[in-house]
Amino acid sequence: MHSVRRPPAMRDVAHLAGVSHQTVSRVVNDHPSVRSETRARVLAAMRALDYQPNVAARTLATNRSQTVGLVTFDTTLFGPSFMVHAIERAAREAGYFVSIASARELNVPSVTEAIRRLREQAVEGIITLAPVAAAWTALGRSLLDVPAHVPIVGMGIDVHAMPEVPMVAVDNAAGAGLATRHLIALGHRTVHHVAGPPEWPEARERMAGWQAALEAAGLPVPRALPGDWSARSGYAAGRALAADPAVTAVFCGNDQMAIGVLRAMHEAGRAVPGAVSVVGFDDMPEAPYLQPPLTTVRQDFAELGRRSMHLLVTQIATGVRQTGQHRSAPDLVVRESTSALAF
Amino acid sequence: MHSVRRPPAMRDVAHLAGVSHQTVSRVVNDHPSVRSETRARVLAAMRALDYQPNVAARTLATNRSQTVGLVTFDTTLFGPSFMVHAIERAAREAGYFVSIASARELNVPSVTEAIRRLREQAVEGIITLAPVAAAWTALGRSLLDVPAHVPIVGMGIDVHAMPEVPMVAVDNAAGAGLATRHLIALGHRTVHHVAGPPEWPEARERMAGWQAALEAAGLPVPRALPGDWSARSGYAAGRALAADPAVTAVFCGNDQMAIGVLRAMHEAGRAVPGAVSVVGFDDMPEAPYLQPPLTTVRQDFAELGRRSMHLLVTQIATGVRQTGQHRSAPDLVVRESTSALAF
DNA sequence: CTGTTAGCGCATTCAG
DNA sequence: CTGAATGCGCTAACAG
Repeated sequence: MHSVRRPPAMRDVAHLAGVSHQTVSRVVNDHPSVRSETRARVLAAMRALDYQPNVAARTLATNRSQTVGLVTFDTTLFGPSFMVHAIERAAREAGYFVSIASARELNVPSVTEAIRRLREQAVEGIITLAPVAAAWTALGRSLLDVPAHVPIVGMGIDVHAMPEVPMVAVDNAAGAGLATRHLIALGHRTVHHVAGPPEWPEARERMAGWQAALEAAGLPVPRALPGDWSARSGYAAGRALAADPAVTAVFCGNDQMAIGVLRAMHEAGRAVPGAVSVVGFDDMPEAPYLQPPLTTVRQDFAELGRRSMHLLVTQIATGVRQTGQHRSAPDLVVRESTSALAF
Repeated sequence: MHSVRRPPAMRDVAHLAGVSHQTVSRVVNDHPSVRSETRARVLAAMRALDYQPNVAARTLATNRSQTVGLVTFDTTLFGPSFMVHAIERAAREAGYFVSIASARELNVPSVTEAIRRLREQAVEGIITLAPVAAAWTALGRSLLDVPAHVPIVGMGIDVHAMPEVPMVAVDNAAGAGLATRHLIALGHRTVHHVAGPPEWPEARERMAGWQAALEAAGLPVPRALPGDWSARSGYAAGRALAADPAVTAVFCGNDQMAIGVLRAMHEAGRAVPGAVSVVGFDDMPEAPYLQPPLTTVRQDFAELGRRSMHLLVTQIATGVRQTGQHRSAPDLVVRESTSALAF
């Protein structure tokens, strides 16, 4: 009976190459001071043994985990799911692993728990997609407990609630302004709004941008209808809107809710864009193929993911906490769900 | 100048509680043989110091990382993004962290690289959402390199290519059969199909189920149109289908492609379901709000995520490699995009 | 340029 | 029921 098959360790490589395990370590870490002939021998031994470094041991010795944590809430939403993808890509390119912790619910204990899990894993930094102001309070508290500052980036967070945390997001207010002014320019006397949940800063910012654009144009500001980002909630709001003949233009907080509004209008016999114009937000890949193709505000999720990762890596490398907002400019994509007001 | 703030280690807790670090370890790991009074003292000390165990050290000592790896490809697709979420939930409940590694592309080197990254992290098991047969060959090779069998679960993999890997998936062929027979029962003389990429086993299984149902009914099997899961590709296929007046029923490989088909039909003036019936696959949350509300095959993604995690945990715990297919039964959800053939 | 010596924080023997 | 010793695999000083 021969020895148990155990993954080869550094010492095995060293033995085979006839050097000390330290030299192997140097080769692994690209330390300059290794004779190239020695290096070649070590590399050959590594290949021969199919050596794989043990991250746990390295983490223990260096106190660096090479891992960043991602706090998510609902990755089934179009935006967040796209971000997860973009962040993973960016992390890999920067040499980091990504570990996910999703918050069960949108409240303080859930987010605190998610952060605790991540910290327990000794992540070097945290990117969060958790959207709630209350959650940010929890995050803030958690951070205060941490001896060294944990590098962190918040995507779509409430900057007022957490000014000390750098944030990356699309300029929601500007995007909402784009959409609203587009509708106003088309001759609509006012624009109605189906909003996302008020707990989400994105939702509040879009609402604020919509309202500001209306006020700037001297137009009345109707009550916004509440939604939860889902097509279902958009449909419910759309039914209410469709019942009011005065409604001719609707700006939706996201594309999914716009889908619901489109459906409700269709059922009520109100043609889009003939009788009412509809604008969404996000520009999901399906938007051009809806009925009618949806005019919407595009945000570049991949770019946002890359920027937040870059910001995080910078903080990790320099050890200095960044702050401030990093906003990317949205574009209005005009398709067929909007048209001039017909008298 | 006082000492550097370093996270409290087990020894600090031990010191404060007046016990050995060993006793602290026992308390942390719920070892039974600790006097409850001692345990209380230790717990108090842990709380006082806000002690957090160091996973790296534990991993090093136990050779268990408490982490499962997730190989993904495109998490922006509805199905995969939902799975990621379900898997994370299930993993947390089972006491595991989840680390993501996405394959850059659908080929052997990319998947091998993703697996290498995961193994380097010493994950205790791997769940993969990577769909390609070729990728599975790579995975198979990687596995052969591993001294001990790495517990693994493939979601939606090609069972023929990798019979030794347990797989979890919806019964795609059955779902396609449901859809196709529904259309046949409605009087359609044949059913056309917009297929997903042939590299995806799901796509092939759905195509096979569609074909089998047609053949069983003694109906002609038209050439399937190629798609890539996107609404854009569905639209392209839909234009071709709309140009052929003989087409009265279309089964799409997923809902997103169905959206494109719906649009193409509308543009061509072919009413759905008046002139042509359309069925999707997945039942995405927006399906009920499309124009018209989409008849589709529902799969329970959350359930699939839970099952695969359960299977993985079982393998990790027992150390025995499972095999075989674990299929969940899909449901047909009939909405308004299908109707009886009108002569 | 290379080897030696110490830990990193924890769990796992084995003694008491 | 509790403590002391040992090592997990690696990096970081320090020597040579």
